[in-house]
Amino acid sequence: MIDTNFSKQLIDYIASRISLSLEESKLIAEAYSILHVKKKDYLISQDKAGNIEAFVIMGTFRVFYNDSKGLEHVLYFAFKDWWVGDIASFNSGELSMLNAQALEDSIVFTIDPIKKEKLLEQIPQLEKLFRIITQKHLTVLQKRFLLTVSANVAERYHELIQRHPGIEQLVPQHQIASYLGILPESLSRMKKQLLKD
Amino acid sequence: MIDTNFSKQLIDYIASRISLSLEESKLIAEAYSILHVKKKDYLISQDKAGNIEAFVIMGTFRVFYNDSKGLEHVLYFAFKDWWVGDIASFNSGELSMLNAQALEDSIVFTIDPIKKEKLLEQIPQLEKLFRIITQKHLTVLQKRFLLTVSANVAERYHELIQRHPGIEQLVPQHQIASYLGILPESLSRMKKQLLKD
DNA sequence: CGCGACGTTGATTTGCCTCAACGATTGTGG
DNA sequence: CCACAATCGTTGAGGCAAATCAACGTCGCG
Repeated sequence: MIDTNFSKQLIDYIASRISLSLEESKLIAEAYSILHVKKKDYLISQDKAGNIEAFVIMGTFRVFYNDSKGLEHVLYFAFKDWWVGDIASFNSGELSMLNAQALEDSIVFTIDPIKKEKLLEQIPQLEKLFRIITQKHLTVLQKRFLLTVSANVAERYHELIQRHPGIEQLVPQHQIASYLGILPESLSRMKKQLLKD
Repeated sequence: MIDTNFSKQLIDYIASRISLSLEESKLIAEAYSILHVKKKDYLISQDKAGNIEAFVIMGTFRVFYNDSKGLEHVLYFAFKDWWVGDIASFNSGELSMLNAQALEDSIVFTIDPIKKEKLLEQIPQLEKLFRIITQKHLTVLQKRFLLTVSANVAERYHELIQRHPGIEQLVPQHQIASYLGILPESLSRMKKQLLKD
């Protein structure tokens, strides 16, 4: 089912990056499926196959990894006009390493690997677009990694809230702690300490 | 200058992933330049513009970030048939965040952003190849990040030497410590402890 | 040969974890 | 709609892994 109002947002996103004919816009709108995800529901689940790639129309997701000790590690938060997916399993067909859970009622466009492959054959221009999008994702993750290994928790905390003003109103503090790589208790103590200065 | 013996290795790498005509192989060989990098010399330097992307024909590199406190953090080691570059600055024209230093006398093929752009226009098939290569790099970095935040140092150490047997003969121990995110003293102590068990 | 790079060991400090308890807020089923 | 449970954030005490600071032996290279 295609919702033309919502699909317009995805088409606009793509059309602002490459030029699209009307026919191509139609192919894109048909390849993607709209999906409503309720708060706390999962868009992607770890250790499951059959993964999808999603474009966020509305809402917020936390994308996280559940390690062998049962601890959760937030890889990133995804907002409007971001892509959500486990790049590894989407392209390999293997089980997902990641979970993506809605932090509020959300709407996304999803596509599976087969449909995406077909779409890329129909519109070769998309190869370039998705190459550039993937490069951007790699750039962002590289910066996140280097900041994680080189900066202390307070510096990483300030970088996050500066890059995403208002995130503390949207995301529970213990999930921000998980993004920063510390326990909720530690973040609580750190914020208390920051107030003293 | 094109060295046909060395360029064969790059062409073989590409031809094993997409089908190439003779004409296309020639275009690729002409777009890349061969470069000999002596041990300890830099292929890429932090805070410099004019970056390149390189394909390693022979040798080894360490790719690292120098933080504001002067500490070095190894992002990855690059071996034969790997790509080396700072994805962020190569595509944006900004200053490099990374250094790439040869750990032994090495040979690479390099390309600058302008020549790569032109090559991609001449051989649109390469768009798909580089999209897939970038996806692979993103997958590797995502796994590295998640392992770094979820596993302890001993586990990360074992993962590294299992994935790269013999790396300890090639890479000084303090650089392995840097890759693992600890100081050389800590790695020395950890290895001593491992021998006791 | 001599110096610098590398690795090791020791003593001490530090930042975050662990375990535990508790109040406030949110959400839910009867 | 209320009562109770679950979730969330805070605070405290104690522990631990790695950092820090320092000293020293070895090796390889210029």
